[in-house]
Amino acid sequence: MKYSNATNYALHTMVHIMRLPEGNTIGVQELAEKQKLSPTYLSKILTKLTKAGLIESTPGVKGGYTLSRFQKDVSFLDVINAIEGDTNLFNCSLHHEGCQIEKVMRDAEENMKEELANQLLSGLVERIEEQHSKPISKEAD
Amino acid sequence: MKYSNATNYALHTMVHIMRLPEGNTIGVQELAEKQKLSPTYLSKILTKLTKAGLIESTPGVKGGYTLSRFQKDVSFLDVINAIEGDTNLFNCSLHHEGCQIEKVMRDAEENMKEELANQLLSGLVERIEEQHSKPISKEAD
DNA sequence: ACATAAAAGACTCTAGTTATCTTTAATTGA
DNA sequence: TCAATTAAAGATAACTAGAGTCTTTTATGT
Ligand code: SF4
Ligand code: SF4
Repeated sequence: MKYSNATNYALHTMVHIMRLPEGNTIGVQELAEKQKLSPTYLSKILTKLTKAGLIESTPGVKGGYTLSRFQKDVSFLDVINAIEGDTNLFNCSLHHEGCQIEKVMRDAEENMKEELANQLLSGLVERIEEQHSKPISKEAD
Repeated sequence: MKYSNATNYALHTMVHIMRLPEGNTIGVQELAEKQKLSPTYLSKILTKLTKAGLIESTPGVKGGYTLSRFQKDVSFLDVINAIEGDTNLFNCSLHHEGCQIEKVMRDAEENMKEELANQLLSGLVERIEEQHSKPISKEAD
């Protein structure tokens, strides 16, 4: 019962893409190197992000990935849903009407998702760049 | 990425045990019948609940399971932790200091857990018994 | 057409969940 | 003490989801 590694990779990948100079693209092999992943594996993750509309991909010579021009404010929840799918943590197959157990579990999960929806990647990137400007700690990311 | 079925079984089992007349015990075979589970499988779940201190077990002729005399206010979170273990949904193996990603994910999860800790099984049982007293819907539980 | 890069498909490997069967240990009551 | 009862523990098997590799196909620019 934990988030898949792919979600972690996806979040880091999104940060990398968001920190690109405006208009630039980046290829899967370069992204894979930064996280020490195989390009083909990361490729599947990137495809999911693309299908979810969080990034855009162009094949071919000067291709690669870039942020979506449409969805501007990507949240943590967007990334998570793109990778894990939009499912519920608790899912009883028999959906008895008025089920109290499901209600409690869903409500609690909703609290988490609300927070994840409010947390935008733009804020994350800001905080990371802020940290990098202060020469206090050495980050490997 | 979902709760295991065992968590579902554990929650239902706890409700059954809590609805017993004061002082009564119930055996694993009877509990298993109600949920149409094999007794040996449910037994493992019950053992986890026992080890977590949520219920008490006594072997032997007039044995069985009963609520813990000590832990009176059992929450949803208690049951979940007993079954799933007390782990985090998001867990990056490299714990870089000042990691912003982990922080967001943990904070959000904390929102869920706080709600699950506030939701007591006693309240759940009350609501279920309330429903049963009104002859509106036919519940299979 | 040719080089480049993403997307898709088939496939393997591993770990965790679900489950069954068997054996062991503890308790009660005759 | 002995037998019946009941939980606990262990071994094992089937299934599933996640992680990852390799190969083929499709799209793009020069
Ligand atoms: S009461 Fe809710 S959780 Fe229990 S079986 Fe019915 S639907 Fe599932
Ligand atoms: S920054 Fe946080 S999430 Fe990223 S690798 Fe470091 S610890 Fe893990």
